[in-house]
This record gives sequence, structure tokens and C-alpha cells, in this order.
Amino acid sequence: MSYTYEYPRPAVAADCVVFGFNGRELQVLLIERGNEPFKGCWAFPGGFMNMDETAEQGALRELQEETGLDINRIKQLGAFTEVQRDPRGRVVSIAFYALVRPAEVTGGDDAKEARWFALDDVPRLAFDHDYILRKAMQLLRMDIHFEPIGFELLNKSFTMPELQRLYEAILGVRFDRRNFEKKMLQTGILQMVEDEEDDDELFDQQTSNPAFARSFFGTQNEMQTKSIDELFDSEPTPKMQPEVTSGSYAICRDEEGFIPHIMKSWESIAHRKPGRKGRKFSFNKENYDRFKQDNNFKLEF
Amino acid sequence: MSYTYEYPRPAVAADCVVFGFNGRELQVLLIERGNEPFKGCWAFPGGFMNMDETAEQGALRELQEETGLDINRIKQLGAFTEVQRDPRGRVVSIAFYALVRPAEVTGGDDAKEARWFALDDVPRLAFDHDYILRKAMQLLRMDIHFEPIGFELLNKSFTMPELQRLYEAILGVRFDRRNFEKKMLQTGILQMVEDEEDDDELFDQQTSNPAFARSFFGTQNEMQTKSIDELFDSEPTPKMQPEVTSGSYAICRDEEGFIPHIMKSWESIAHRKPGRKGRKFSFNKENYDRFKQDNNFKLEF
DNA sequence: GCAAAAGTGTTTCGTTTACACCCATGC
DNA sequence: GCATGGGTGTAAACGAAACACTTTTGC
Repeated sequence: MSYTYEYPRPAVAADCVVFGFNGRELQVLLIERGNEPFKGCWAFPGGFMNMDETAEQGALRELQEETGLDINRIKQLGAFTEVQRDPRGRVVSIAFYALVRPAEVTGGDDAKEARWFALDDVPRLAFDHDYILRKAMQLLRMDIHFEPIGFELLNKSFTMPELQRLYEAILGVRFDRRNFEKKMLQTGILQMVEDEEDDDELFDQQTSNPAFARSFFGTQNEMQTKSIDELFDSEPTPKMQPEVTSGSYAICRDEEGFIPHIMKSWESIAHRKPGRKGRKFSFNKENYDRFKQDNNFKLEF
Repeated sequence: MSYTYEYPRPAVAADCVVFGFNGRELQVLLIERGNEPFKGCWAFPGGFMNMDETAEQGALRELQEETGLDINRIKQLGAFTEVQRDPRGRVVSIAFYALVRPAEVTGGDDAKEARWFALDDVPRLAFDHDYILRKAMQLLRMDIHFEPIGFELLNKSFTMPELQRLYEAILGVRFDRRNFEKKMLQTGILQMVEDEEDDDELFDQQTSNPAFARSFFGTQNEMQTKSIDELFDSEPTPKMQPEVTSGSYAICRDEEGFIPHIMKSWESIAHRKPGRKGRKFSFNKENYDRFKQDNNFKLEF
């Protein structure tokens, strides 16, 4: 079978950057390519889009096929369209990112070539996937200012230090413990949880499942050197804490949101009426550069 | 000539949402479709991507061809891949947005079918362009929190009320005049300009150019009902203000940025160290919804 | 002359920041 | 028992919010 068109068309692929968090550092899920081009290189799960599916559906299908990961929420990063980005010819890639909880990672078995890499430890990737990863990270950083997506990377219940490390990992910044907690609690989107929660059982069940551990933490070799608890920085098991020393919290979340205190700073300079004339303005690069520096502002990854 | 592939491929188009600002309201540039499908409907400038150009280059080329607008900075919105979005068959659109200054709008002549529409006044668009417009607006709102892109919509010099109306239009919020000005000046990215600046001459030249006026403000019919000054809310001409009553400002900008005070609020909760165990947390939808409401937070357009 | 818009400062309030000691756990 | 991390509160500084009257312009 073949398909003929009047004008040339690029192939369209869908790739998915999957982020995970092990309680200490951000990770991405990569697969080792079995075919040329870039055979033996690591790359994001993905593949060509079918004609009867959206790019999103294609990305989810490929993700399931290649890593066994069965999720349903991904966010589009954008299309990558450099003419030479694929040696096989003109391929446009539509990339997505996904955030998965430890408890969601179940598909270790079908994914022999899939492995989690700490962000600091990602090898050189195939195609322009290094670039795509940078873009994904940038977008994640922006998004976390508007929506509570961080919680997508944590199980239902988690400790304040875990949450803090997650935010630090995503934003590339360190926070003062007391101030971080205060701010988080002030938002009112956290609630205390009395004891070990249901999904911790899932969590434990899965961390003690070798397939899960392999798929989430890496190869078996790595697993031998570190204990699950060490990696996860969490109670070894539920029984650990019969008397809840200080209690726990739970996040108040819905399908999206988080801490839009950003917008507040603009939105709350309230009310005014239209105008007509007056002083004029224009831009000064130096001041702006200094301003960025003074505020230690870097969105770049 | 024809092109044959082993697997079916979608066509790939590049479309461009062009925003403008007339001193009072945000506008978008649309073209009236001359062919089916959606003949007679308004749509964004755009067309099929060539094989030797990136989507971005394609969008810029089509924009130039269809509207005469010759710009070079556009930002990708994303790919739109609904299976049925184009009745002609499977077409994936990669969409961009552009911000143009009044002074940049010069190509009125080649663009008979191109017209500016106030955002509130945009007709039903062809394809899924309504949806694309909403996405563009969302992204613009997010972006303006991180980068001083607003100034891309203003000429080199502008009044504080103009700037304020722009921010209000983009964010859909009203600000207190005194607080807005204070905040803007505090950032240090504005500088005062002593008198009418060079580009105001360009500005005047162009506002008094019928082709410009038509292309920027709309059809000739509309032009008859409103004066340029009324529309632009600005001095009729340079001579108007021989003695600069209160002086003017200029923006300190470079290729990107603006007011990253958002991140600051997180970044500045400085320093801390890793952790081990303690209270646990999970999410509560109700509280979060209330929180969003209390803070009047809506990113949606 | 009148209506609409521009210009201008200060006070209150809330948020952000900075900071140190003791306790629990794991090794 | 020692090192690492967890837990906790307060005071000072800063930024945001609220607010009214006078002057200028356009009609």
C-alpha cells in the first residue's frame, strides 16, 4: 500500500517527555532505540501519528506500547519542525509532557528498554530530544506557577520536605523550610491527613515490586546499590509509625490548579478608567538586564 | 508531480495569530477566505508549510504573502491536530502568535482581504480558529507574567495610561492608576523620554497614511466614523505639546523580558537542606476551588 | 463651560524574609 | 553517639492595597 499526494508532506510523530519524582530528584523516562537512526541512543517514547488519532492520542498510544505506562493526562509542548531534525527525512514531532506519580508506574514489565534517568544524569539523546527536554523543563517551570501540577508527581500523601524538594527540583531553587511550609499551608490547598493513607499501600506494594522498581528507578544494577527507602526518602512501611507524631497533610486539589498568587500581584491593583494623554515611555535594555540579574531570574534550564 | 509515501501523512499548515493594540483595545488580524472551505469566513493568515522551511518560516512567509506584514518574531502556540479540523482531509496546523506595533504595520496595500478586528468583535472563524484564538490569548496572558512582551504592542514611546490599558486588555483586569504606575516604575524597566520621539514621526506618518489606517483599523467604512486620534487616544500631532508638561518614559527592554516578580515570590524563600520523614499530605478539591474563587483566578479566556 | 481623563502621595495592611534551637532517626 | 534531617515561631522590612482632589483636554 502506498499513499500519493499532490504536494510533499512531512511525516508527523508524537513524542512524550515523562517526568517522575523519586522523593529527591526529578527523573525522565527514556527508551533505548533499537533501530537506526540513533540506534542504541536514548530517546523519548513516541512514534508516528496515525491518521485516525490526534497527536495526543498518538503520544499516549506510543507511550503505552513502548513503556507500558497507561496514563491519560499529557500536555502539549509544541511542534518541533527543524528541517533536518530527522535523518530519515522530513519529520515534524509534536511533543508532550506527562507527570506520573510513583503509584502510577506499573508497567515495568513490558518495557525492557525503558529506564528512568535523573535529570542531571540524562545522556545525550537522539534527534533533537535534548532540545525538547529543555523546552519541556521550561514549560514545566512556567506551568507550576499557575497550576498545582507538582502534586501530579507525588502520591496522595506526602511529607512537607518531599513537596519542598519537588518544588526545588522543578524550579532549581532552594527554599527555607519554615517559610516554604508556611506559604504552602497558607494557600489552604493542603490538608492534614491523620495517618498512612490508602495509596501508601499501593505505594509500598509497588516499591517492593521489582518490575516497578526497575521501571521507576532504573536498572537492576542500580537497584542493588540503593535501598528503596533510601531512594524514596519515606517510611519503610506503614507500621513504622503507630503513633502519628505530628500528623500529616493532604493537598486540596482538583484537576488543575495551584497557587496563582502570581496573577494576584497584577490583578489586585484594582479599578481605573480610560485615559487620553501624558508622559511617554520607551525601553532601556541595560536597566532590564540589571533587573533580571538582581532578581536572579532565569527561566532557562 | 506527485509524492508517494508508504504510510499516509497529514498535510501540515502554519497559521499566525497577529495581535495589535490601538491604544484602547486588543485586536487581531484576520483575512477573509476566498476559497472553499469556509469561503467568505474570516481566518488567521497561514498556509501549508514547504518542505524546506520550518513551521515558523512557513508562518512568516504566509503572513507576508497574505497580509504584507513583514515581521520576524513569532511564538509557537502549539499544534492543532483534531482529526476532523479541516474538511479537506487530515491537516495539522502549527499555530503561532505575533505581536506587532502600530509602527510596524505598513503592508496595508497588498492585503485587501486583511482586516483588524477588536477582540470583542471577532466573528466566528473558519476551521478551529476560534479555539486557536482562545489558546493564543491564554498563552499571551501567561507569557506576560514572565516577559515584557506587552511592549511589543506599543511604539517606542507611549503613555502610562496606554500601557495600563494594554495590560488590562491582555489580563482582563482593571488596575488602580496610581498603583499601576508605581509598580511599573519600580521595576526600573521604564525610563522617561523628554519629548516626542523619532518613532512618533513614523507613527504620525503612518496613521495619516490611508493604507496603514485601513490595514490597522479596519475598513474604510469604519474609518469614516472614527478619527484616528479618537481611536488611538494619543496626541493628534507632535506640535500639540510644545512644552512637555510632565515628561515621558521609555521602556528598558531587551529581546525578551519582563517583570519576573512572580518567580521571586517562590525563589526568595531561600535556602534549606534535605529531609527524611514527618507529616503527610493529600489533596482537597473544595478548598482549592474556594481558593481559586477567593483570588479571582481565571486563566481561561 | 462641562465632562472625561490625567496627574499626584500617603497610610494601612499583609506578605516576605531572616533566623536558631531542640528532637528524632539512621548509621 | 553522632550526623543528618525534621520540626517549630517571631520580628523587621518590604511590597501591595486603598484612597481624593486638582489640573488638563476635548467638545
